Amino acid sequence: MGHETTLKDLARALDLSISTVARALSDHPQISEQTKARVRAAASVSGYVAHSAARAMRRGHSTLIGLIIPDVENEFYGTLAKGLAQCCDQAGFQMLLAITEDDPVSEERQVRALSEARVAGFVVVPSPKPLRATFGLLARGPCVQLIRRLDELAAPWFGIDEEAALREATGHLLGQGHRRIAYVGGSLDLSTGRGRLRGFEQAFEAAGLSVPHHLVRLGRPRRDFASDAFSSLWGQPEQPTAVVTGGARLCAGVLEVLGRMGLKIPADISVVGFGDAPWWYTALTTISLPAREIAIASGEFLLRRIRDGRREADSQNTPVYQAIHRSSLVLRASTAPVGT
Amino acid sequence: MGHETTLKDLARALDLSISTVARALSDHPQISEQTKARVRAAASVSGYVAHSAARAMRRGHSTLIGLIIPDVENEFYGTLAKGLAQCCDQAGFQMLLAITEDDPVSEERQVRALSEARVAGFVVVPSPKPLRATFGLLARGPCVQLIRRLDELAAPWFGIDEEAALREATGHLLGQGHRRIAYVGGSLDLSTGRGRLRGFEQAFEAAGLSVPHHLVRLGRPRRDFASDAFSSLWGQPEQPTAVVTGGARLCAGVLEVLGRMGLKIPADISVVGFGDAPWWYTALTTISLPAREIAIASGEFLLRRIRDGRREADSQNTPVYQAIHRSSLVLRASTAPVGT
DNA sequence: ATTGGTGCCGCAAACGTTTGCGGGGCGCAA
DNA sequence: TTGCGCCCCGCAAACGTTTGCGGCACCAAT
Repeated sequence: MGHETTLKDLARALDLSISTVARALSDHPQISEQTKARVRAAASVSGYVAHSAARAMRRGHSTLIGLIIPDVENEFYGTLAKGLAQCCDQAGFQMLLAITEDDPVSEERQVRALSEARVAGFVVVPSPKPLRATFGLLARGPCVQLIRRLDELAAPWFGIDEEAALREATGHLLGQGHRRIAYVGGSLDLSTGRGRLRGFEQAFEAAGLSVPHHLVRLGRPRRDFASDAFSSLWGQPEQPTAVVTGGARLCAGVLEVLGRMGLKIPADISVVGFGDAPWWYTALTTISLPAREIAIASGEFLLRRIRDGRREADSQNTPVYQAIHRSSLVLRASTAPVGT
Repeated sequence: MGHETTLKDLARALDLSISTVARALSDHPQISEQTKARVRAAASVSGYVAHSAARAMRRGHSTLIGLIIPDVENEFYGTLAKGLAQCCDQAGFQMLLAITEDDPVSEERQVRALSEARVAGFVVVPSPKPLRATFGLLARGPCVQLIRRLDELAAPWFGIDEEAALREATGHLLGQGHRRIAYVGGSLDLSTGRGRLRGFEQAFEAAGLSVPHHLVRLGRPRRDFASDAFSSLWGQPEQPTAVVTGGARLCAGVLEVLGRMGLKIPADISVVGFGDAPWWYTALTTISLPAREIAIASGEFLLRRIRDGRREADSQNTPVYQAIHRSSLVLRASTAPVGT
């Protein structure tokens, strides 16, 4: 007791060499079946558990993947984390999770910790403005960025066609005759916020209409911002007949204030939501995001690149890869033709 | 390039010994300030990053914590994971995340992987029936179990007073004059399911009423089960006037089918929800769970125990600790006196 | 001039694996 | 008896740290 069984212990007990025990446990062909059986039995009864750090040190690479996300309470990132975790598990990797809360300092600290753990690769949803050092750290291993795209980060990107997503949502409302359409979205310091606003605008442009910029509110993707933003929109002389949301928490904030104000959906106002929280108001027309698909695709991509990187030398001169996934607009009862 | 900088490299470049470089970087008192400055400068320009696996190997312990949960898409576990991650980060630990989906085989495999990584401790929300081997693995390090309590697992438990939670919710409805109160809850193979049902029963007993067992439906904690269960309850001759839910996903399922059936809350039926998904129907009376508090409390407990364990020998003969957190019933508009 | 003390640093072992290389033992043919 | 080949297995180095111990140089006190 008080001592973890090692190969040395097994070797001594079986009167074999350490190397033979090691090879037996890894099913090496040059070890007799009889010996393998003896070793396996001894390992089992002694409760031997391999020491992956020692193995990683000797082999020169670990089986760790670092996932860096802003928040895991958020349903969307939760789905991302789950998909990645399952990819990792399936491939024999383990997942180190870092939550940044979009704080660049915390981000740098945790990315450094992951680097020290010598992760085999990074999956990162970067903060809006990472510290300079963070980029250097992330460049130490294969890396993919998800959802948000940073030009400074020369890493493959897996994300959503944000423009199309909002173009479709807004177009749907325009098709129902809405003109005074409000947009409550995220600020422009993220690629997602920029893309979504652009999509909102494109829908009007495509219809030959001018964009109602006075009905646009951009800010931090928090519930309270969205509540306040919608309140101010509703207080305007020309009240919107519909509202499009550009983020899950923003959508929650809008729905909350709608409830507080006693407005009926869609009688008083049509609403297009964002994301797929499983307990959304089940009648909500929403922009559905392929979170799991992105997780799987990026995870498999990264794992493949890790395996390739082990064999060939760095073929990092390949053009930066990007995979654009499509969202889909789920039509339900929260949107209706204007004036009905 | 193509080579990670090590202490040896730094030592060679600075014409110092490896030990001096190591001590300089860890701010050892017996190294001159001048040398420290030189070393730090060289480390910085060369992009030196310590190798935590090597350190862990030499020191005999890692800075890894293993978190084992059924699912991270679930809001509640997401909050748990976030709280733990922040605890870890703050204490200089990293968090390895394993998702079991309540599959004992997957659970065993991943717990084994965490053991191989020599995590300094485990935080586990165990599956209903873990494999025998899993217990042995978990016993290799300090371990705390969350929410669900397994008697076979001799580990401190941090959870919720489930009985009180449902007693309070049910009592609230009884106080409003409801008698035909339905309960849609989880099956009895988990301590949570057992406690919640017991609490439901206790409320009736305390009121001197008989428990309406014909209005109780227990099953897997999934949305579709809850939807089906409530449908069948509603089809009974004596329709319930209120329903209590015993799980977040079950609550979502009930709300969903209520919406589909066009029932008005609370006019047609009163509803008590479970959990605090931030986008709950904002008028929902619900059992609010202290997820973050549990995460913080258990995380700090585990980290303290890890630090203690480093110094003293195993004082594992202490009685099994348990911390019971209290939920709170948040009264909103989804419950109303019967017949109003 | 010999001690004693102090400040700074190097040597080397150890942590638990993996793996290239080499070698002993045995069977079989010449 | 020698030569050859094959099957198993052991030796030892290496991965990158940390740390106990010892040593050198210098200064002050005896």
